[in-house]
Amino acid sequence: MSSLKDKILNTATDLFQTRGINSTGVDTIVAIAGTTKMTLYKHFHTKEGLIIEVLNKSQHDFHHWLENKLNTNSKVPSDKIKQLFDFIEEWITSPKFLGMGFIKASAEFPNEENPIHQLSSKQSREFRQYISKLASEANVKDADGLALQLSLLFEGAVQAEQMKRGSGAIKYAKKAAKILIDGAINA
Amino acid sequence: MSSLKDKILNTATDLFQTRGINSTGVDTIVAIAGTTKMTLYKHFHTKEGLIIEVLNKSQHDFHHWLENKLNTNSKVPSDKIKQLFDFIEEWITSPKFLGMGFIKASAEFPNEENPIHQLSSKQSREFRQYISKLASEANVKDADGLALQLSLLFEGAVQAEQMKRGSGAIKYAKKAAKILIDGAINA
DNA sequence: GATAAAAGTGACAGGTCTGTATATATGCAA
DNA sequence: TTGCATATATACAGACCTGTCACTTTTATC
Repeated sequence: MSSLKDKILNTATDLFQTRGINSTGVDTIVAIAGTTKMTLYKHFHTKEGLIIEVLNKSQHDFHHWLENKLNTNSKVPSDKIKQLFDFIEEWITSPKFLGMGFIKASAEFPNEENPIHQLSSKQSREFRQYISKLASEANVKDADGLALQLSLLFEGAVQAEQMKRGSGAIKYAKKAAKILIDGAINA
Repeated sequence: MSSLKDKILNTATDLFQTRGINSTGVDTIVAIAGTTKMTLYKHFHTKEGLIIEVLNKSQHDFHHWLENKLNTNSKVPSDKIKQLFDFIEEWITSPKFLGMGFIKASAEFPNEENPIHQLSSKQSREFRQYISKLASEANVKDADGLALQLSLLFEGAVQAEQMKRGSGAIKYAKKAAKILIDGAINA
């Protein structure tokens, strides 16, 4: 397993989040990762390929972290969706939080035909479907509807936190989520 | 009044939204606006200056449109906040809708010290304060709290629509907003 | 120690970017 | 007609970008 590939991937993830994707050149990435362009292009054929791997890894890491949290803390299905925003809050308020990859990427590549935009869109959809699965396991009638609403709160809160660190938006997103979830479960 | 300045402004607004800000060069802007770089740099000292004027104009236009809609359709203060998402839906589903300037700009310039990021952040805050004013006029107790929640739904819905045109997210944002507003008014 | 794979070096091609310089043309007012 | 502001065309400087080249050095395995 090449540790340099991971180094490049982690460095790129960090720089894309803190400086923007288009504003980060491959020269900067390899300089900070402590390697060279030759090595970068050996592991990732193009910059676009690197971006896509960064997005996939970020989303995978987040999803894995969240699912692990939910599975170890919630035994009853309906608890999972109720605790969802507790863990999202933990994630957003963590000092390591730098934003949501697919939200920023879709803004930097607004054209719907762009592969990076399409991947962002897919990741957003898949996360919504995951929430929907939690909702239906909790016997929510309109699981897709609730999942969509919760994902709006989620993406809105992430957006708010990307704009101003420590915004506290997630606290209110949590309250709103509770109202919507309670309403949907008792429907 | 220079019509060329407006032409440049409108062209840049459109291109920034459809192609991204960093991905749009000034050469492209002047070519499509039908003028030259000399003229662009006479009206806007730098590209950053142009971006800032574009953001200001977009936000002003949106705010003016919304306020006009609210003032002509709602007589009772509590109607205004209840109708807010009706007009937001009208705006988002309009064929002319290309996204929210400050949301995309903050993603392209993630550094909080960047002037463009700061302007985006300010516009987001001002819009939230406007919603808060509507809420307090409707005698909502925690007007700021409700305004924050509604702005999360709003930004989430815009984000969803930017990712996939015709997502229908605004329909569910509207339903969620109604629940939150009704709950807050009867508190 | 020999051999092969992985990584490094430094230069470069070809393009785009912002911003400027110089010189010319156009419309309008007195 | 003269004078002046505005806009034009065209070229350019200097920086940065992605991606590639030939060649050298390190590292790991047998």
